[in-house]
Amino acid sequence: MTAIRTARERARDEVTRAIKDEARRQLAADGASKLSLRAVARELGMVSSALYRYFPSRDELLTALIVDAYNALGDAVDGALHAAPDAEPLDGWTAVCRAARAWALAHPHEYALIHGTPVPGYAAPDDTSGPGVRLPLALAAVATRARGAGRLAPPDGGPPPAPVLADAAIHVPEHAPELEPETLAAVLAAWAQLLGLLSTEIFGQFNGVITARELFFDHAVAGLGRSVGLRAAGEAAG
Amino acid sequence: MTAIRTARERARDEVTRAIKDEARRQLAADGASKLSLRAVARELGMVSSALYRYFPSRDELLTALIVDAYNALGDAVDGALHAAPDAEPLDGWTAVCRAARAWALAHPHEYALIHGTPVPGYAAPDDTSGPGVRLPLALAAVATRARGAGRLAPPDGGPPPAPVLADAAIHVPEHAPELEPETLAAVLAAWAQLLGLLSTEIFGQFNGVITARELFFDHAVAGLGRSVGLRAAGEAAG
DNA sequence: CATAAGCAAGAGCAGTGCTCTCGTTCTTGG
DNA sequence: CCAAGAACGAGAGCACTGCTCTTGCTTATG
Repeated sequence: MTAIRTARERARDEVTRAIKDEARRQLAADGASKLSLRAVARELGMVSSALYRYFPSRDELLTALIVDAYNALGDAVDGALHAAPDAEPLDGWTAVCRAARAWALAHPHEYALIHGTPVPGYAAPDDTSGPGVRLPLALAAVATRARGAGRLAPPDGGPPPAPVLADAAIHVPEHAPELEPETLAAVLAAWAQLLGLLSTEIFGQFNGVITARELFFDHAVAGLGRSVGLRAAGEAAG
Repeated sequence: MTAIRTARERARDEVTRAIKDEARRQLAADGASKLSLRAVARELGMVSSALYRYFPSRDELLTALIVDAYNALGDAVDGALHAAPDAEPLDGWTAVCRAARAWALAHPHEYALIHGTPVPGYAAPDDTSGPGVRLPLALAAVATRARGAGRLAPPDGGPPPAPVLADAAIHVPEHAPELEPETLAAVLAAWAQLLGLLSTEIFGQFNGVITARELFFDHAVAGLGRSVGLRAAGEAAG
């Protein structure tokens, strides 16, 4: 891996990036279903077959965009997480959730790409590494902080069934060594439910039902935070 | 509207139904993105242009399938709702949620059609009538029953902000006249969060993370029921 | 019975993803 | 330094898509 790369290598990276940028533009404009390799190539002044030197198929291009979208969302929530390291647990939780919502609202088609109907070609990597876990990890980080501050109660509803606890326990050492498995399980449930709040709004299912969406979201998200065990200032922690 | 319909009318209905059936078959097999008018026509032994006598576009066909899918899901949850009219509130809640999950797992592509990335052509009718509300209505019905049995507490987390309360109050008279607006608001939040649990599982985001999915679901759904105010036998309702 | 409406079929258009071939350009080992 | 080989862009072409238009035929209705 030489630091000095050949002109060809640099050109390749540049073209690859240009293709992804243009593809992301079309994605943001018209959605994944309308993304066309030929249109991307046309816009870049090249012929469609040339594009196959960089991405072996349309689905591979979409996969690249999926990874980028996961990372963009991950950056957004990590930013919120680190913006106020000493926030109240519930405030930090809300901040992370709000950051996710803001990103999703600003990039609905990219959100749909990662949390909507899966694209046929993209098989989610069956492990818990990679950019797909950055949002749940950010949520877990809020719980970890709360625990450090003595403000984390056992999750609502008591401990989950043993197999669920075991599922969660597997990921504790690597991802949340300071959390109890039951808390991580609660975080995962809250994560899925948060995605429900986001998808329902982004995909338009609240149309004609909920108009005060921001307040609705904040209220629901606060409930999720409490279900995980986050406690406000006055409340006991266990 | 004569009861005796012409042969042409009957033939039209029959062909329309055959088209939808074949389209649903292809949908279930390969997903919405792979559904092709030409393939449907081919399978039915007609030429593709003939199909346009019945559906003005591919998106209109998909819209018809969307309505059918909403109704199939609605039938599933209504069935669970009426199967045990005198169940414990939390048991009824779980039964409805389980019915939704079972239907979604059995018909993932149809679930994706109604709760995944929206298809560009289908603008969700901006009102609260229609088959799209049958699931949230079934959830509200469980709360109504619980209230009748004196087993409904105020929702967790206190009343939502006033604008959210107002949104909910608008729909109380028509859809849930016996519920407090704050309870309906909590039901709507629980509905969105339930969709999150379903979508996350159906769309494969639990791969490699949660293996005990049924138990995980039941545990999370019980939490949702409690957040709405449903109380188990021993618990006070106020 | 004649007129009009409904219908299936076929050709055709513009667009798509993708493959293959053919020169050209750049990189690199001898 | 130069020749072999890899990477590359262009173009033609294939099979497919949604959709339109025209042409005849069948059915319903005045």
